[in-house]
Amino acid sequence: MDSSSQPYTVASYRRDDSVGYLINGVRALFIVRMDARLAEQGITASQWGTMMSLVQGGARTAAESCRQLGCDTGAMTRMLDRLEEKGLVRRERSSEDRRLVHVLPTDAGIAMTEQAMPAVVNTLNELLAGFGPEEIELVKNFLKRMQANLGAPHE
Amino acid sequence: MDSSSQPYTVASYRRDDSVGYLINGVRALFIVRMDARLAEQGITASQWGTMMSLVQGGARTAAESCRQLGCDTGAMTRMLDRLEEKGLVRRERSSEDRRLVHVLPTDAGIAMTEQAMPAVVNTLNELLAGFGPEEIELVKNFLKRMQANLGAPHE
DNA sequence: ATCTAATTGCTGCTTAGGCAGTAACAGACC
DNA sequence: GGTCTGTTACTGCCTAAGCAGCAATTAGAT
Repeated sequence: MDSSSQPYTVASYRRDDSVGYLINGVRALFIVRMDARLAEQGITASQWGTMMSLVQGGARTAAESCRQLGCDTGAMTRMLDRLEEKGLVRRERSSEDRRLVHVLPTDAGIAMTEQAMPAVVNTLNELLAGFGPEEIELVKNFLKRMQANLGAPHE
Repeated sequence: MDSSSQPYTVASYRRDDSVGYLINGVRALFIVRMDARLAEQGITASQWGTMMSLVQGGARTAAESCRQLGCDTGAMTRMLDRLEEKGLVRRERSSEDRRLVHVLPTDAGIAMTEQAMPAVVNTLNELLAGFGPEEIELVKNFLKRMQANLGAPHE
């Protein structure tokens, strides 16, 4: 409650010193680099993320992918439209629960995610060039704590 | 070059262990929280960022804001359209160099950025709850190193 | 059995960014 | 002067995410 005990104050705020500004900047550069590397596979970083929710994340429906990625169901509908049009994904109405649409990666989709792995791994290694193993663990720890801080929707 | 000395490898990659995935997630949550807090002022986090490039960043033209924010000039044109329509910004064709459009925050724009400061500062403090001063410095150091790693367009 | 509440996927509407192409303009250079 | 190059702002066209509203469907309460 006491603002003087908080890291940031209205009086002392400088944009270039803001962790939010820095995170936003790093994320933007990272996406640009990912997109450039993934262009060879004909997909974007966002599309690859959705494919990963199916292949590694174990999502079987659109809603499950949404929950994993923290995105809107409307956005997911359109994302699946694009992936389906590229032949990377197949939709199949569930017979048990007819509200559900099962989303299945096609053979081409699975092959693509495998081929795209080096692009992703190389971008991550580029991001963390010069970081020691213990520093990387610290980075992950920090980011997970931030995620937890923002996780629960307040009041 | 030796992939075994790199933090990430194709064989060992797990999405939930990826720093890229974590950064993306934290950034998404942060933007959601910022947008929610800034809604009271009638603006979005992205719009506030653009205003800050003018007020604190010292940008005097659209192109300068672009360079600061690392965004496209096309995106900036449309962003300024929205800010202008809200009366937060004023455009003025330069008389010295007629290619330029000077972008000036209006009185309302300046007042709004001031009033929005607590929302921004509170979101940052929420993000960094539980972080000590030395940890925050470490976070900034890490993020700046990542930014430098991705900064120069490779090859 | 019926009414209600929740879930799911979808569709407009808006904000937002990237890319390519264009017109106007400035500066350098011959 | 004229040409060439780079910059600036702007415009379509694309991907992308959020929100609200919708219909279909399911599950729970009474």
